[in-house]
Amino acid sequence: MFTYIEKIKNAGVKFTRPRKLVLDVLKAAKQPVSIKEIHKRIRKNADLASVYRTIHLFEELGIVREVPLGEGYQRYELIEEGRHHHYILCVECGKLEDIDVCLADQVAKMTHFRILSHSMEFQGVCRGCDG
Amino acid sequence: MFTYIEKIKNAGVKFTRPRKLVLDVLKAAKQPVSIKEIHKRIRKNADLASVYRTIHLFEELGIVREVPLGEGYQRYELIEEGRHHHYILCVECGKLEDIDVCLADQVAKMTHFRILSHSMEFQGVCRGCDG
DNA sequence: AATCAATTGCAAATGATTTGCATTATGTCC
DNA sequence: GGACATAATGCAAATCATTTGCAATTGATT
Repeated sequence: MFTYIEKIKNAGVKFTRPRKLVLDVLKAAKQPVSIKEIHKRIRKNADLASVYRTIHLFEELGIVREVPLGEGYQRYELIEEGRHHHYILCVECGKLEDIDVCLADQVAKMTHFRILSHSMEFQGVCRGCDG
Repeated sequence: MFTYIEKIKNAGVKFTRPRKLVLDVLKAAKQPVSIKEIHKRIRKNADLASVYRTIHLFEELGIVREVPLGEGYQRYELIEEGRHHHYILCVECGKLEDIDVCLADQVAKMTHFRILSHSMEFQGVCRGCDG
């Protein structure tokens, strides 16, 4: 469809240095990342406030989704075409595993809501840590 | 099984005034409530810090569960025997509707995790607000 | 290269939640 | 029922994530 950069430019906003840096970190990340992690990886090249502002912009543009894992802060990941999934977090070792099922369509039918967003995350102990 | 009060006393902790007040508010609530709401309802009879401490105790005792609805703060509700459900929040009017489906068992089988907790909440626009 | 609004960096503000500590109140024992 | 020991409270200050105001900067356009 459109690349992330195209989506940014089509939205009529500038493709600035901080925005490029945040996008690069998101692309390189293999897991949803926190604001703090993003900021750490781009050090002095972008302010923490700009990371927050950029992530919120990306959310509005449909580039990024929030992944709440009950850690006291949010994580974010790029939205990939045709790849909708959720996570389970091992509270012992921090491992994140993908879950490829989702109830969103079913819930939309049941409730007659127009669903804007949803979270569906699990916390537990993985087989390796559970002894 | 056990009443909430029995669970508290069996845990070897005191059943204090703030704890009774918080429990009463939770029992009276028809929806998951925020810490701020709980505190507002018991006014000068318990400190905000005690409400936080009490809710965390109740979580540990399995009396209360956290309901994250993406509002920037948490809500909490009493855990009722045999009544496990989730919510969809209308972002227009604030209406909360119950959802009586859950993927926890299926996810446990798929991932071989021992699931400790999970959240599965939806945000959208209800039929009434969607025009 | 000049222009100008959008965006940034910085520092201060906000809001939820947590914590230290002196004081108070609960459950227990007599 | 009263005294005791300790858990729990209230209060105020600290912490942590996130937001915001504003002057200075920069990207896109000409």
